[in-house]
Amino acid sequence: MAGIDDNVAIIGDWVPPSPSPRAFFSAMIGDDINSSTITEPHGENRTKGLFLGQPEQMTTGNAEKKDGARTSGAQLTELGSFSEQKSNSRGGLVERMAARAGFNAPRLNTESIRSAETSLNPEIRSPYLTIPPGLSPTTLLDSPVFLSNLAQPSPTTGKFSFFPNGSSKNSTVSSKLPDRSKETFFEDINSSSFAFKPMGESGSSFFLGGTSKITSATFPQQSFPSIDVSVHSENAHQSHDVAPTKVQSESRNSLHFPAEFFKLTTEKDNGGNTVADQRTFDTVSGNAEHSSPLDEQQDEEGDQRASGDSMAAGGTGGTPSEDGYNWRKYGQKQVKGSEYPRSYYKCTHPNCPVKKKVERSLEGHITEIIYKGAHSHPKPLPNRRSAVGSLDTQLDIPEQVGPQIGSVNDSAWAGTQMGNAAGTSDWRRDNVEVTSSASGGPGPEVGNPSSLVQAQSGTPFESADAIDASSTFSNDEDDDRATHGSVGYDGEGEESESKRRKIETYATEMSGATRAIREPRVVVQTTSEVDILDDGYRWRKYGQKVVKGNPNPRSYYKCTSTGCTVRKHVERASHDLKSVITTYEGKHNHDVPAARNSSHVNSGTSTATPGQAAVAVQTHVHRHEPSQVHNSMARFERPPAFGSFSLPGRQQLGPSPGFSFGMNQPGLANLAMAGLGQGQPKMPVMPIHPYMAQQHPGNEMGFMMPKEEPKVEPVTEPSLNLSNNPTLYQQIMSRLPLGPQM
DNA sequence: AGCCTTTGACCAGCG
DNA sequence: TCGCTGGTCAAAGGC
Repeated sequence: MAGIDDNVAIIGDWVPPSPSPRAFFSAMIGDDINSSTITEPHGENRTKGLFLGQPEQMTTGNAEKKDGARTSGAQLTELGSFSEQKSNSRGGLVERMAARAGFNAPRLNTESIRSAETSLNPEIRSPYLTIPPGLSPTTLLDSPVFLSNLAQPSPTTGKFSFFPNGSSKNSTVSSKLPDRSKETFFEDINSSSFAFKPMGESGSSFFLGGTSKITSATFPQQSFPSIDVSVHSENAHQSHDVAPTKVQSESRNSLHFPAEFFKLTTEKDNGGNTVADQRTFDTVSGNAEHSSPLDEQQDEEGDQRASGDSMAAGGTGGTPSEDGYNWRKYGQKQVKGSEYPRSYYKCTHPNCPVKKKVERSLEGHITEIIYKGAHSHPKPLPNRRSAVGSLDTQLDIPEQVGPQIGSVNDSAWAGTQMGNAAGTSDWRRDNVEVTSSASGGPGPEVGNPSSLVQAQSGTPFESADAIDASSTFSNDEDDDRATHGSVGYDGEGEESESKRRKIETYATEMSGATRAIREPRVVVQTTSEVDILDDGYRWRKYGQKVVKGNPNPRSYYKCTSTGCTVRKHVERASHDLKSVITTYEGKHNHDVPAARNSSHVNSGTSTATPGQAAVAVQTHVHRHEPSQVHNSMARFERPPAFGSFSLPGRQQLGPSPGFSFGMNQPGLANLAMAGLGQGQPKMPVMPIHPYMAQQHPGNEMGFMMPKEEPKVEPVTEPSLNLSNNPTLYQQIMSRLPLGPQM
C-alpha cells in the first residue's frame, strides 16, 4: 500500500486472519453492521471459531481500515483491548513492527486459534449460524471472503470462486447442489470467465499489511453483482530485495468485501467452522494457494488431521505444513523480545529460496510467522510419492503447472501466491514480467489448464511436481518447453529471448522438474584419499546412514547453493577403504563458490593435494566463466563444444568457457587430464555403467552419462582414470545427454 | 534410504 | 575490538 514501505514486514501476532465477513462487507459497502441479516454474537462464544469468536475485534479492524474517520474511540479501544490480549507476553517486536507498518498491529490471540480447533465440534457451533445441509467445507474454502482468499485471491489459486449469475446471494443454491456438484461447483465457476486486473487498475484494492499488497482481480458480474473485488500485488511489480513478510492479522483491518460476499460466505461458513480454522492456518502460514477446491479439500483434510497452528508453522515430522509446502527446520533460537523460541525453516524444494521464521508458544501455538522470499515452485502435491505417475497426478498437472507459472512469475500473483499469504513483496521483482493472457490472468488454476499465462522469470522456474507427472507421459524437451513455455529472464533484453529462455531455464527446469523421474545419477569412485567432498562446491550434510552392505556410513549431502538440486552421498567402499564412492544426483545450475579454495586457484596444482588440485583447477575455470559445470546441463543448445576444450590459460586445466562435451566425441581421453596436475599420483577411478558404455560406445573415457535416470551402481573401471573430483564431476555432468532426455 | 529435527556452535552485522 | 544478537551450520540421531 502506498506509503508503506514494501519492505516493512507486516507484523502482527498470529491472529485469526479471518476477518469478520460481516465486518468486511460492512466496511466495504458501508452497511450498518447491525443491519446484517446475520447476527454475530459478541464475544460470547469463542468456540464458534474464528469467524464468530471475536466479532468485535474484527469489526474494529474493519472500521479502522475502511474509514479512518469512522475509527471511533470505542473501536480503538476495542482494538487496544484486543491487542492487550497478547501484549503482556509479546510486546516489543509486534509493536515495533506495527509502528513501522504505520498502524496498530492487532495481536495474535492464540487462544482464539485454539478455540477454532474446537469449533470443529459441531456441537459447539454458533447457534446463529447454520450449515446448509450437504454444504461441503471444500466449497466453503473457496469463499472469497476467507482471508486466505483475500490473502491470495488469485483465481489461479482457486481462491476466487464465483457463483454463476443469480446464485451468488443465495446460499441455497449451493446447499441444493448434489454433493458432487458442489464439489465441482467452484471448479466450474473457475472455468468461467474471469477478469483479472493487473495491478494498477484499481478496484477495490486492499492490503494485508505493509509488505503485501494484494492484487486485484475483478470478479465478473456474473459472480457477484456489483462486486468487484480487487486484489493488488504491487509488490510483485515494485519488488525489492527479498523482503520478509509477516503474515498476520492486520489484514483483517484492511480487507473489505461486498455484502454479497459476506452473506454468501457467512452462509457457507455455517457449514464449516472447520473452514474458518483452516483459513486461519492457511493465512498464517502463507497458504492461500490451494489450486482448486479439490486441493483445498485435501488440505482441509490435512488440517483437520492436524491440530491447527502447529501445522501451520510448517510443523514437525516432515509433513507438509498447512501452507502446503515442505519445510526443513534448520535452526531455532530464543530471540530477544520474544517470549517464545523462534524456529527457522527453509522450503525444502531445491530451487526455492523461501524461508520462514516461526515463533510459537510453549503450547505449540504459533504466535508469529515471517516469510521471506517466494516459492519458486508449485505447492507439492500431497502424497506425491504415490501420486507421481499416477493418472490422478497427471490429471492434476494443469492445475499444478498453471498456478506455478502464475505464482512464480506472474507478478500479479507474486505477492499473494508465494505461499505467503500476506504476500511477499520482493518476489522476483527484477525479473518478473508477466504477460497475462487476455482472458486475464486467473491462470490455469482457475480451472482452465489451457489458460495462457506467460510469465518470464529471472529465477529458474521449476515446477517439479507438475513436471514430474507430466514427464511421465510426454517427452522431455517438448514437454518441458510446453510446460514452461516462456519462462526466462526478462531483465536481459529481448533478443533471442525464447532461445535464451530455453537455454537458461533448461537446467533448472530439468533438474527439479524431472528429478523425480529421471534425474541423472552419476556414481564416481575414487581411490583418492581426498574424497570427492572436496569438489569445490559447498555441500551441506543432511544425514548419515549405514547402508546395507557397507559398514561404512554413507553421508548425504546437498549442494548448499540456492537453487541447486544436486545431491550426493559419499561412502567408503566396503572392500577398499581408500575408495570413495560418491554418487551424484541431480544437475545443477550454478558456479563453484568463488570464495572457497580461492587460494588454491592461485597456487595452482603444484601445492595441492590431488584432491585440492582438482578443486583449484575447477575454481579457476569457474572464474573464467560462471555457470560452468552446474550449468553445463543447461547449455544443451550449444553446439557440441568438445573442441572448445582447451587450455586457453596458463593454468586452466579444466574446461574453458563454453566447455562442453559432445557425445561420442573422440579425444576425450585428454579430458582425464583436465583437472589433473602433472604428476598427480593418484587418480580417481571412474566407474562406468554398462548401460552408458553400451549406449555410447564412442565414449572412450567411459563416462557415465546417465540417461533416463539409470540407477547406476558403482562399477569400478580401472581403465578410466580421471583427474580428481570437481573436474571429473563437471566433466561427467557436462557430458550428460543434454536436451531431450533431460 | 532418505529426509527430518534437535541443538550447540559458529558467523556476520551492528552499536 | 568487543559484546550482543539474529541467523545459519552441521553433527548426531530419529522418523
